[in-house]
Amino acid sequence: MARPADPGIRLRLRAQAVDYVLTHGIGDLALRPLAKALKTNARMLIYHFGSREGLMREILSGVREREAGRVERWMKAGRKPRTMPAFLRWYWRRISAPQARPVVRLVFELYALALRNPREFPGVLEEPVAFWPKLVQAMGVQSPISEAEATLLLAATRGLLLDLCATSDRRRTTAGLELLARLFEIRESG
Amino acid sequence: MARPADPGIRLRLRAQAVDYVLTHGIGDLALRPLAKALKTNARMLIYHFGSREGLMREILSGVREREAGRVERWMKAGRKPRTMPAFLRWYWRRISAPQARPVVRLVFELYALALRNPREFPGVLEEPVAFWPKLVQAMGVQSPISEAEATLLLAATRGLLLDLCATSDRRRTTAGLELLARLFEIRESG
DNA sequence: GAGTTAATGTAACAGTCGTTACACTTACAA
DNA sequence: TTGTAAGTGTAACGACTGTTACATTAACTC
Repeated sequence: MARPADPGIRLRLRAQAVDYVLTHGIGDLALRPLAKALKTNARMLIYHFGSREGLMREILSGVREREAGRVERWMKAGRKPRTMPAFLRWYWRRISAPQARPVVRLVFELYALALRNPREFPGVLEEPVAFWPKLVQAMGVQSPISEAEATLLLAATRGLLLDLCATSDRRRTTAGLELLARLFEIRESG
Repeated sequence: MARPADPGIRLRLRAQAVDYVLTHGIGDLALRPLAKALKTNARMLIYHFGSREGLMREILSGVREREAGRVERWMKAGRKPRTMPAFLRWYWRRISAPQARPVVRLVFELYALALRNPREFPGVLEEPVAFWPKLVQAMGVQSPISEAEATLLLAATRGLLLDLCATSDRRRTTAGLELLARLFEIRESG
């Protein structure tokens, strides 16, 4: 045998490709412009990822890993919220930050693509629905969450994020989330 | 002069094109497949709409007109809700119906496209934010709506619609909306 | 009927797409 | 040093894209 394979090349290309789609979008991703930005050529992308479809899969899992790491860092640093309203404010403060905007925009693009072609983007539509109860539980929020609660909270935050991406109005969207948090406070106190 | 122009041809093509994108999506719309479905050819689409961009504009306004008509028909038929929770349930029952699913899916696709290319889809991002307060007022809902309320209600219903498109679970998403309606009832009564 | 313009159809243009054939260099094991 | 496989680059393939040149038919006014 000679010259062992170097998995680092693929990983480096994948990370750069994730960066690329975060700013350029993934819907009309083409090999040649991407390759040019990565200082290589379409031939190499095919070589390392097998096909455009394989590249898309790798990018998707790259985004997933990166976001999982982000949430993990959130949970390690700082004190965790103990009530549902506190959790809502805790989550919103982080996900609505300008740094998270590119990935939020990308996720909405993935939703649209997955709605038209679910098989090409497996898990994109189902994961968020399963993610919320898990996150709330992992955070150690006291009161258990009902199915309707989880659905509404996911919907409200997702809708507010769409509004935020569309209008860049963090003040107004944050006021919307604050109202939601207070509605839950009123219910728990009353 | 000879042979006056027939605007009906363009209108008929536009209506058929709207039907087409409702089922096939608009993100990767190409002239030739569309033309084939419309029993014509790409040459004619360019002739009647000037360019692909002009065709897209016409399709967009066609969708807008159709949806405006749909809402108008909703308002004419049946009694209007007078309270905010009643309005939420009134609106959700209609917009979550299977008949509305294609246009809801298309709108989410348009959101994603507009997030990447706002100038190509003018109004798509801004209109919904302005639409809700107007609709609530036109319905004659008694209590005036605050900015935070409008933002949260738009976000929640939009988020629930995204969930509905993604999972096709009308029972769970309707339970989410029911919870939202009750939260507003509790606040108004307390 | 003559003249004029709308509407249509075919075929091609230049450009981009994903993918591949072929030649080539690089880096390691023996 | 030689053999072998990994990695790279160029150029091309066929298919598709929006658009257009050219020819033709259809429908109207005079």
